[in-house]
Amino acid sequence: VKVSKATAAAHRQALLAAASRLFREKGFDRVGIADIAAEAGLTHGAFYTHFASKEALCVEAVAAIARQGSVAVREARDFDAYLAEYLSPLHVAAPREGCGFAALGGEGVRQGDDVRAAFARGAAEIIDSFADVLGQEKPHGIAARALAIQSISALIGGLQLARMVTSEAERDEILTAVKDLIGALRSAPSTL
Amino acid sequence: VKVSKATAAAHRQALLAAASRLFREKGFDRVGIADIAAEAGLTHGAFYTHFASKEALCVEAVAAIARQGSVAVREARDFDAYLAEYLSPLHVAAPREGCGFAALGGEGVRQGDDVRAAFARGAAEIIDSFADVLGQEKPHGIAARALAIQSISALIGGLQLARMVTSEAERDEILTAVKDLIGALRSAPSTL
DNA sequence: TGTACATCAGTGAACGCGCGTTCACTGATGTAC
DNA sequence: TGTACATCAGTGAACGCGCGTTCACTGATGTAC
Repeated sequence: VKVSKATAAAHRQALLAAASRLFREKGFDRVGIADIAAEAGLTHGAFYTHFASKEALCVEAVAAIARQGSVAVREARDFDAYLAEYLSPLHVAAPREGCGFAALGGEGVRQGDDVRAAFARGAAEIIDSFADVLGQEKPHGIAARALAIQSISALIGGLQLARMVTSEAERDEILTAVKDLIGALRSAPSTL
Repeated sequence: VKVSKATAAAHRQALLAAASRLFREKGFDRVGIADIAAEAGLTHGAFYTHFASKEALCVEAVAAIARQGSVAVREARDFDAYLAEYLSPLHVAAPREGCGFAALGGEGVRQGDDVRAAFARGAAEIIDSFADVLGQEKPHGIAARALAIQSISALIGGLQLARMVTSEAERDEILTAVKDLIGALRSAPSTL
């Protein structure tokens, strides 16, 4: 059943989008080609007309997820709005649509070389994005990169920690503590 | 081939230790019962005389890994020594012996309910340990818990970020930035 | 514009492999006498 | 203390299942005339 080129291109995008969501939700290893194809409204056989292998799909999915993360910081109304969203209970509960580094970073570094490389590129990209945004809102000069790295570390670690605990009280305590940390970081003298 | 009770108990410990190492190195899903048994010097069949299932093993392994993390903070010479070790290139390169939260936290929250619960207990435990140590070295009062959460978040996120990048320069930049962050946190007025 | 045909996206059965788990069997342990 | 036997930790073959990948086939697309 051949379909038009436009439809085929849409299918490819649908597969990539489905993979990007499912991977964040369940991890690379717990998502099968059939799951991804089904979420995209196709059967597993069709997958291989769009991607050479699961590994190839993973590489593209990681790139897409990383880009999404960079766009989220760069296009946020302001950094506070971004922080509030990142450190929200909603984000804790919905990894499927959320930060890919927090959801997949741990296992990402154990994947094949190409996926590892995609994570490396993504990490460099998100650090640059943070540094740009932070350097712009208030000129921190050289410290902008350090500030970016510190913020990203706290955000990723904080989100993961918030996902580990079970009570809402613990979760909110963590989200607040990390929010406070980054707030203090930004307003502190650059000697910090 | 029955063995003495002492030997059997040692085998159980060896299985647990092997699992705890292999899980951190490769993740829960990429380590098979046969791998674990082999690393412990046994065959896969023997596994089931010690553990009811892989899931049961995971629960115990997570508990063991979390305990190891708490012990590491509590028994470090001092907090600076702990930080230096946690944020060392060695730790970046050797997840097998390192922090289980950084290595497995991301996928841990997607495991079965019992494993999730083990992670929740482990998270609470490590927060308590950090708060105790930090509250002791300098009385931060109520802020000790927030300080603990902030430190843990930055450490876990920073370690993961350092594992994602490929160049030593990037890695060292990240380790230094996170070290600086926590240093500043500890010396800052509690209003931070 | 209309028609014939080659192309190729999609389908679903099938293959091979790895993994968690089970089980009949082995033989050393440790207990009962 | 020595002996006979029940116990049970460990072995390795086997089972069932899921998953990545392949492939013969289908039928709509889009091109050549």
